[in-house]
Amino acid sequence: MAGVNIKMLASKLNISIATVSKALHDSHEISLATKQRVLALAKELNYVANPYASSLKGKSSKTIAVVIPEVADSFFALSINGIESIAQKNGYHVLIYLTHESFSNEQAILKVIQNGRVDGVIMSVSSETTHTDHIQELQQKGIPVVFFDRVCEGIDTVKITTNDFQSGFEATQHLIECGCKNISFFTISDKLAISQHRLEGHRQALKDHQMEFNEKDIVFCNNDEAFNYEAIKNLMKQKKHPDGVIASVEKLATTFYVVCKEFKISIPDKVKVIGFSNLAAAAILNPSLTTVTQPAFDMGNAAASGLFRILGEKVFNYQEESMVMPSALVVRDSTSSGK
Amino acid sequence: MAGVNIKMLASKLNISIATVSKALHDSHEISLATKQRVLALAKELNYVANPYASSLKGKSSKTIAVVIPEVADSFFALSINGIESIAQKNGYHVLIYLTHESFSNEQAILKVIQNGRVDGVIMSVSSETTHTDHIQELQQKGIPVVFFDRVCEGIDTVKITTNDFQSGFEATQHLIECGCKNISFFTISDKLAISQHRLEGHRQALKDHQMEFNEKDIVFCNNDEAFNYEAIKNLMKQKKHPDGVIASVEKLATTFYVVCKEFKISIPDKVKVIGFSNLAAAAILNPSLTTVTQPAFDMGNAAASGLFRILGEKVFNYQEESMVMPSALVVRDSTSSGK
DNA sequence: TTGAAAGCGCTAACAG
DNA sequence: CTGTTAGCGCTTTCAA
Repeated sequence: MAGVNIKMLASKLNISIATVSKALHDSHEISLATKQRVLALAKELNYVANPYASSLKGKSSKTIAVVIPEVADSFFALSINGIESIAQKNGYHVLIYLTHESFSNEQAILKVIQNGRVDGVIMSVSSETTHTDHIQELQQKGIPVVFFDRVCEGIDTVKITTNDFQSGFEATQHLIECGCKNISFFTISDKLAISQHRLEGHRQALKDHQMEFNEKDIVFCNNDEAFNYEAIKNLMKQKKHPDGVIASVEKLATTFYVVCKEFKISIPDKVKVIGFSNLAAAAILNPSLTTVTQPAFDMGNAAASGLFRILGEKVFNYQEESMVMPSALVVRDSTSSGK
Repeated sequence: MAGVNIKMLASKLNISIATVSKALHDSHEISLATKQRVLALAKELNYVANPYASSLKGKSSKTIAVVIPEVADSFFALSINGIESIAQKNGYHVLIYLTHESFSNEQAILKVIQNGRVDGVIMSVSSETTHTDHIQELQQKGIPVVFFDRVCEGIDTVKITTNDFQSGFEATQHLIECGCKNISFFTISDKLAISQHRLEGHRQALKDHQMEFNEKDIVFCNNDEAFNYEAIKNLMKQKKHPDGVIASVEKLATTFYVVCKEFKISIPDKVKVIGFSNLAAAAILNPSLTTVTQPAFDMGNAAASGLFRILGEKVFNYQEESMVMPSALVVRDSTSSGK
């Protein structure tokens, strides 16, 4: 039932297992006749090599790990598509691990993939991640780690990012040009480089337009839907609520819409909003949502390509592979001025 | 650098590798003192067992495969969350494979996970899957396969489904009650059991209301966005376009909205629409989308639970685990009558 | 309570 | 061209 192996092929053909192994790998030192006999039987018996036995010897698991905060998020889902397409092309298998934005989960995951389970790791860190010993430990064990989107700047490796500062800048500038005087910035972390950069872009735009930045205009959200809902509700129930909002994380835009709907606050009349989002449905929201859209698929693709290039080298060379892929501001009705 | 192993621990402690192995597994036949010494050194050196070596001996890979058509779809993304939470709880690792709705991809994937790579498989078949030899082959090799959502009815195993017939029925009935006379049904397959059941429910509802069913009212879509867009466009550009639409697949509702927006066909005035969807954004679409919402997370959870129960048995017993989890019709503005 | 040794399935060096 | 053999890291009898 389970397990037709090399030994079985060998005994059925009355040849040695070494010959079978070589035949299966199309070695030059095996006669054509033997190869054909082996291949024929292998096909007949539906032989598939036990990957873990090969891995034990060969040192390559043909497996990578993708460690991300969440999969029910269109950015990460699309990234996975990008990663998978490259992995597939290279004959690699993809293990998925979700941190759910928890640092201790992230630590536990990296720990458990340390010894041989994977050849490399592609990750986007959790919003709680501030120190990086767990990541460096992995690197020290010879397992390359590549970052995409949420990178750790202090770590020397390939980093695929998008132009977060610029995106935050443009989003804010766009709102200002639409007449917003009082802009709120929704974020999930003050630790994440990506969040910081978006916020810095935001502040720079304010500054360039001689507008004041106030710490109170930052709304910190987290992984708890109910908490976020309350926070946004508290913000919007004020008489003098903001007239512009930047949701620097996809799901926060959705929550914001829900709150506005509930309070009957009209978008874009009373408040304009821009979401950082890859939602296909952004265009058909009520009203359609102006977005900063990241090249999610391409970023996943680039991260995987970077990883495989590293895996192909004897000595890892990280520097050159890093890249910044531009996001696009797509203007829709949620920031339209007229009406 | 790479690879602190049992041998290393043993030599540093001047004991045998057998003792180390037993100590690490907290065997009763090892003294407390020795256990502590081993554990201490293991922790110090950050020892993690090579999973593939264990797997080679033990026969368990502690890994399952999830084989699905697509990940950038909120139903599947949420299902993965449900699967992952159970896998995590059982100390299992999750390999993700995407078929992209292609049968040959599906075959190739099942082939490559045949020999020891995984202990079990959770899958939702591609829209092209009509015969099932590849799946049965896996079962014959002793690898249990559990289905969720898109099941193969002919195969004896655990199947987690939702009440597709009922959902199709209720969706149609709701449209009829809203006054629709001419209802179009969007699907991606006439082979998939799930699609058939939804369609059968649709037909039954029509029949119950003495309405005629016409083959022309079925719109076949596929995995090609552009194709679907054209098909829906052709449908809606007719003078006498349908006044009701059931999108039996999530993404088709989005496409439908786009087409209506382009043609300035008002929803729900000129046409009402129901989507089979788990999109969080359904409530804030323009107009908000009436949906049939599946219990995606719970279905993934149930499928994984079923698989682990099977893995815990000596002799597999499929029958009892199958279950049908109800979907919910959530009425929103896209089918509102008044206005 | 500890250790020696066989072996999981495969690969690769070396011999024939 | 084919076969013998050692060994990857681990678990598990069986002996000591």
